[in-house]
Amino acid sequence: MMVEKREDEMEASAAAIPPPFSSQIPSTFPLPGGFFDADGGDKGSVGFLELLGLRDLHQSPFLFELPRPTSAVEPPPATSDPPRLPPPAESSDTANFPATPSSISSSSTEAAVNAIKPAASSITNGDEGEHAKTNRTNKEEEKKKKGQKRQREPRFAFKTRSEVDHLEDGYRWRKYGQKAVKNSPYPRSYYRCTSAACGVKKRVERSSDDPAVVVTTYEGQHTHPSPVLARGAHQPLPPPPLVLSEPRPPPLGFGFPSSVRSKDVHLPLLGSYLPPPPLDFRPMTAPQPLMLTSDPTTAVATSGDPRHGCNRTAEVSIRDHGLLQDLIPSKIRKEEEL
DNA sequence: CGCCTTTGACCAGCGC
DNA sequence: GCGCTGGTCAAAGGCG
Repeated sequence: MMVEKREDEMEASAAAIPPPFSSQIPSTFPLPGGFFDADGGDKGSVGFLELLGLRDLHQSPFLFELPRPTSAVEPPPATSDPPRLPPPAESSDTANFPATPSSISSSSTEAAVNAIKPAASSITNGDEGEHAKTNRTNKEEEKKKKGQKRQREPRFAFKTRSEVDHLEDGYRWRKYGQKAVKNSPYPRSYYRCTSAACGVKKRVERSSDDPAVVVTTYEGQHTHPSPVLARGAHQPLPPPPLVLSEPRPPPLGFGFPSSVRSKDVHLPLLGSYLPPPPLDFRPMTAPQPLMLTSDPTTAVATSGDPRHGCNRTAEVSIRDHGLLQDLIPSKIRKEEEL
């Protein structure tokens, strides 16, 4: 319910564009009422990875440092959006957020800090093996201890246009549940990172509005390297984008284990707010992150209405810039192209 | 055999 | 307090 509401909100905000994370998030992702019109018609062979911009990422790293067009491009809808932004407990966290899209997730920073701890503690308690068995008990205890409603990990919704529900992102996931959701003919699937110590979860559901759109919501932060990476299965990467040389790793990597960040040239910056780097080059059905927005607790990368996309241009765009294309508001891109 | 998905049941949070 | 809904558990079964 609440979640639904929230997601409605976030989708709404996605549609309304100006992301709710007004003040503290310098809107590295301005989304000035524009769609990432990388949506194309004929991109069935475009991999998630590619879409996420593995290509030519280095060409425009600066794009991630888009000058906070915050005020200029996207007036914060502060009035319409409840001030749900967590009080910057992020003095450090947010500060750590480089002027990159990772800022987007900074809105969830507080939640991250607070929420991840319990999970981690339960793990570090040592009874990892029994964890599953005593899970409920532990949960109850934790709740009792907390004396408050359970805290959710920061979430990051990611809309992609894809025929497949479960997008490869370089990590291994185990499905642990599926639920029919209200107001949607499509079930929601729940996945958990298979890594024992990693509590990252993700939900995958199809948009009821547009069945072609898959909404993937990541929750939590990977505490381990991508299994794919670890295996060194793929080293297909272009020279690390300039940004990578930044000594300062994204603090709150959604899906990015800190240990991997430096290696993850793939999505150096995206990694901090996007799903883990899709390292598996399995041909996807053209998942397309098209638009970003966010909620205090949920940053959202959504795909815009396909009708807004310019198919041909999109194809070219993907070729030219990769994911950046998707992440950078078309408006800005146009300016660049001019 | 290990890992994964499926699926029904259970639980907690929230609104009324 | 009750009912609804989302989220999770865990047994069972499938697959490589």
